[in-house]
Amino acid sequence: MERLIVTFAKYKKCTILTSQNCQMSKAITSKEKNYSDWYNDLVVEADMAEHSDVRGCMVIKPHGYAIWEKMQATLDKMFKDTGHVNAYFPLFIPKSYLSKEAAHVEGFAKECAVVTHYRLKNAEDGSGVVVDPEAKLEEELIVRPTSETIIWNTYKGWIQSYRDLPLLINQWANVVRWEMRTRLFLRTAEFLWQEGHTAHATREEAIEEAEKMLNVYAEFAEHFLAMPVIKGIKTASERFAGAEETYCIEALMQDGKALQAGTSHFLGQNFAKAFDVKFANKEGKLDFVWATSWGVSTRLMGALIMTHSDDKGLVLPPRLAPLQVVIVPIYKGEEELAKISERALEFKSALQKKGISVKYDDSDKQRSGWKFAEYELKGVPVRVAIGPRDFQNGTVEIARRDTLTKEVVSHEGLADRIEKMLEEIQQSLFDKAKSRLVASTRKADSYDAFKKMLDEDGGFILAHWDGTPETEERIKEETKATIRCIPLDQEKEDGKCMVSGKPSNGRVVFARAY
RNA sequence: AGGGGCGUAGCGUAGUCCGGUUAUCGCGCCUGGUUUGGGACCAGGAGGUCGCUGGUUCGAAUCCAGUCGCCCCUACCA
Repeated sequence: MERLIVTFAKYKKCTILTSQNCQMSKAITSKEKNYSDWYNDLVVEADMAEHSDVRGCMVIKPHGYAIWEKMQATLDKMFKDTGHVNAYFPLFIPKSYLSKEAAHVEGFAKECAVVTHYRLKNAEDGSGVVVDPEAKLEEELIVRPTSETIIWNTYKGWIQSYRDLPLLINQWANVVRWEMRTRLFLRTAEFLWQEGHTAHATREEAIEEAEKMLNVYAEFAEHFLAMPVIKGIKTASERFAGAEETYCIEALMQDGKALQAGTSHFLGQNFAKAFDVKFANKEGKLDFVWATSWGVSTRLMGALIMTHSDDKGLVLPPRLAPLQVVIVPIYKGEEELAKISERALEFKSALQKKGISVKYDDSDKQRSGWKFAEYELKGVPVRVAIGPRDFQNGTVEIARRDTLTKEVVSHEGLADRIEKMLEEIQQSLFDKAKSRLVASTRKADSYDAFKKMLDEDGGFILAHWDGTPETEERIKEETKATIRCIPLDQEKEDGKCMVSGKPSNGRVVFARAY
């Protein structure tokens, strides 16, 4: 392998190392060189997750999990504020449930893990344990790939009258989809998510709910992840298995590929019919209830990484950073450290009073330079360094993770200044991502122009489509691009399908996607 | 499922073609010292069922057979 790695050329004499003999630890592949390697390296080196011995499954490490917990906490509050409550349903679903809704089973059957036995026994040759053939389950259980079936089977017992509606429930859970190819956070066999499942008396109310939750997701993405999204609806072929309509938010990653970041489904009466969930309306007539489901997963971690991060590591928007500020002392000897620590701890408590999460890292296990690099790798938005020079001059050095800029400022009003800086970083990350999205969203009026745009820059391409699955399929086959969505704010515009030439009255969003 | 490749210390690897002292090097780890404004340096040290099983041989990481696991490409994939 002739892979050459040039590390820290800026700081040291330029050192060229080959993977043959030597590889600097914590060196991540540059984005430009290989975006995919960059992503994988970053997830591992920033200590967010690692591959487990179980194929397709990952271990989410404390730093990654802390970010997920921030997402959970924020979303959970948003769900509660919109009237939802949490509950928990079983991991296992009787196999027969899955097949009650035809489209649903069709969509998921090929990627289900199945439990067939309930006991092990010692192998006769002493080689370990084997499945006890005596302990075969009468009905196999599948590990939930999603919970519609078990939940609707349960709702049947909870809903009798319009007075029981709406039923607005969410669950935080893990699910399993036996994927062939997996990537940390983006696609793993087991992942964490939330799934909301609601029941309503009318079609209109259910649609309103599905749209409301899509807006919650969009607000979360933009306000907390600082990740601009396009809201839209999926075409029939991209629709959730069992849904009448699938709403989605689509984001654009730095490499020009799209990522579906969240979905919200209007399920019509499909599951109510499949599980016979009826309610008596005010007139005393029985009717099937109307349903929605909506979810976001640990995939958002991937979205977050690929929206803001750089070659030095993770870049976190302050609102999601488990640690917003780190204070690093620079010192010679314990006496100096003691003086600096005293001041640093004052800053720490001033910041904490403002509700900012802050760590003072006075560990003597690593040197300051190592800490700088490490906290950059982990995405801490603001770093404060205090050394003897600062101590003399009544200053500190503040460094911004997103812009990698540093400034020396006075102690005076430091907490206020940092508080403001965190807000600026949040806004600036969003603005930057938004400009990228706008610049990467272009119109194509011919199939040739479309292909050229895809190959040259990727991004979102707005084009006319005749509305048929055949054309959609052909485009996918020929270009690997899919219709990400029909945007909710689609402008009416008469045009012709770029492939078939048939009439179209608005543009849809195409992209190559994760 | 078809094709290709790889298993040597926590990680990355040399050695395998052509069998031969104590299995190579780097990172990381431990100890001591010097250091500390961008991933420090010096010295010393610990760490190995060479994936597993069997065979050939005076002798196997190396050759042979079997076996297990993983990765990549193609195919599949909401």
